Amino acid sequence: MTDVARLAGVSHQTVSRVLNDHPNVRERTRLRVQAAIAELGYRPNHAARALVTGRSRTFGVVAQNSTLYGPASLLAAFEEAAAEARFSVSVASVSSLDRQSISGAVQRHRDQQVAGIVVIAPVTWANDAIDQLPPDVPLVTIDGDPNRNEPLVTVDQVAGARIATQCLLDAGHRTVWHVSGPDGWFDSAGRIQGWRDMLEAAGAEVPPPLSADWTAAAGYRAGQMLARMADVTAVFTANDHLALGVLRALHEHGRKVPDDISIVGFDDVPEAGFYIPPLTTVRPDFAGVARTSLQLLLAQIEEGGRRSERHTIAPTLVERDSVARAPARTRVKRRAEGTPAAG
Amino acid sequence: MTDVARLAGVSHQTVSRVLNDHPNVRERTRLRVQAAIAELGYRPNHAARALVTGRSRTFGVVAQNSTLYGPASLLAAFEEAAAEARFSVSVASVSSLDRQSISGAVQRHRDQQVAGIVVIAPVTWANDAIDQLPPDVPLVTIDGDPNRNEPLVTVDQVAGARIATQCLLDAGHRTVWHVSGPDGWFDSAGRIQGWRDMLEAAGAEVPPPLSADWTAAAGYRAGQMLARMADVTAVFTANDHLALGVLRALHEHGRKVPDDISIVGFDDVPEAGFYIPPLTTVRPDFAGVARTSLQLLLAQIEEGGRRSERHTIAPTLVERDSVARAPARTRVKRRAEGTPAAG
DNA sequence: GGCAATAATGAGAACGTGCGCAATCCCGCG
DNA sequence: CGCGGGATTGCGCACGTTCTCATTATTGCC
Repeated sequence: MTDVARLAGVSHQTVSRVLNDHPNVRERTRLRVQAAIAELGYRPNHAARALVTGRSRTFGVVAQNSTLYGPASLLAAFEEAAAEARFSVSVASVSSLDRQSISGAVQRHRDQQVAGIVVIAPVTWANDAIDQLPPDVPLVTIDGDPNRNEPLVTVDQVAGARIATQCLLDAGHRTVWHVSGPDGWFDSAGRIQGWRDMLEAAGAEVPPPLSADWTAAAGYRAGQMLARMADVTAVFTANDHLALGVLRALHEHGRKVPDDISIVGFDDVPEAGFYIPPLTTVRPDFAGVARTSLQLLLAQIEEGGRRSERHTIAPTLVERDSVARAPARTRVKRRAEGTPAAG
Repeated sequence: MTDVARLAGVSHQTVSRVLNDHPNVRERTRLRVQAAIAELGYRPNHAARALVTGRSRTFGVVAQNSTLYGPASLLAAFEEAAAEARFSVSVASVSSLDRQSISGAVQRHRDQQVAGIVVIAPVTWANDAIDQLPPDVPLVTIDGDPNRNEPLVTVDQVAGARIATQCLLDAGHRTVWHVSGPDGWFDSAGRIQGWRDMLEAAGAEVPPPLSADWTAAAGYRAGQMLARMADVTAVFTANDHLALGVLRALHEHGRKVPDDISIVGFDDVPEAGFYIPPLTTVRPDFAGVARTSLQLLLAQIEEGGRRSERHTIAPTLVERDSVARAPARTRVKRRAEGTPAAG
């Protein structure tokens, strides 16, 4: 920086001002400095900057080390949004989302003087870890507890489950079964709630949810049960991979999808359109979640305080071929929330 | 640090020595210092350290911003390996792998004083970008050009394609068709080469490869062609999602898998076992690639020079239900490389 | 017990930047 | 022409470490 200053015939302080877009720099001076910067190929030293300001231009992300589609997409989307705001992203993955792991990862990020932290914490047992986080660093929780009073951005699980369920009810199905995600995940809970709400609102019977995890294997096991139950005509699974497992189980049992049983998934993984049959599913807006999270972080940085806002991002339904009219013998007449049932 | 020094009754310099495991510190002193550190909850400032040493304890990863299974798994695996060595990982994703994007991302990482850079650059047009990279920072290329003289770690694409092809030939198929990845990807090229090698070694006809990208949609299109060609009995697809698309196309055309046509994929995505039918596929060792990359980086840091080593990590075949004996009318007797053909 | 060698410690200067404050410059107005 | 005030610029310090070099404590050996 000293070299640049010398070449431009100014002090290092003026160079610093040019770099930080300070208002009080004469246009002529600014140009001279910028020319010197370009000529010398000067690049500011982030470490020095972080040292003196106590804050770097980096966001830390804490996520469970998994290649689950949701978290991976979220991470990629957030990285993209951050890059646009000229922030970089540092990742600290944790093997499990318990208190110790999370606070350890957060601690590591604070040691790096990050400008803010994103915790992708979709499980209940991450709650008390987040409670204990020091309040002096901007923080956003993604897919965390929707009832907490912390800055939170989340896919609207409930709304997603509602539109999925409604789509099936609208097709004339008497009720909708549900293969749920693992216990303790807010995603699971929200999707169960939306599904149950919708069923109750429509006056439909609420069958017991089949509890699974997020894997196709669990979906397969659930599917083997569903296939044996003659009165099942519609299933909403908590994600697409579960749906894939269910599809295979039904296939093996000779139950046709969608002729005998209709299915709706959640996530819209890129391959969902090529399952057999192509899967109707709910598409969360990961990019929207990422953008909102970033803005919330930026706002906290600017204001210096933590913002207890909750943002839920609405997902959309992607209709493909895995939903059909209910078989005639089970069909019911229904109208759901203003949407007249077809046929 | 000064506080710690005062509390322990030593100079700040001694505290620094304790932190860096310098040999010349008396045991008694070390314990006193450590006690002081614990009592004060002191944590070293990474920015200051980076400033004076010119190097941080962070690795930078450059990857294309995608949720492709391969890159995402690689990233997760590398992050895990790095965390174990107490390094953190910073991600700079690029929208496309052209020269400008890559060198920009690398530049950003260098600005952050990273200890080393990992470039996940599976395409030919990334080559000259990597050529131009400054040699003063440890670098490893993952899935880059296998013919370049740079530190490189890669999944052994050729070997993977060979075992996939061999598996099909061993089942008695006269030849094996191939749905390839996009042009310009080393993954595609390596898989084509392994497939062709194996076919030629076995004296089988080499049909023209069907060129696609990595999506299920492209696989579906390829599958529609394959389904129409009566003499196709075995297909090796460049990844699992392509295989999924092919499976659906074949299903729609009434071609049974594996009875009429056998299929082998590549990647072993978690759901592959639940495709219809469960997919036989090649599983790359992402964790192995990540570990090797990390070691290569660490070695370069230690030695201070760049190491031009190439490491290829062997994948394994995961046999499931998508491969069957060739239909009798097309079957050939064959023995491939010492493996007696069954039946 | 004394001397040399070695181990252990300390003092002070960097590293490259931003901040507060003082100094200077420029402009317009009376 | 002089003066006030805002715009611009410069000076020196501080951030928290590690590095080099000098100094002091300890040990082994005769």
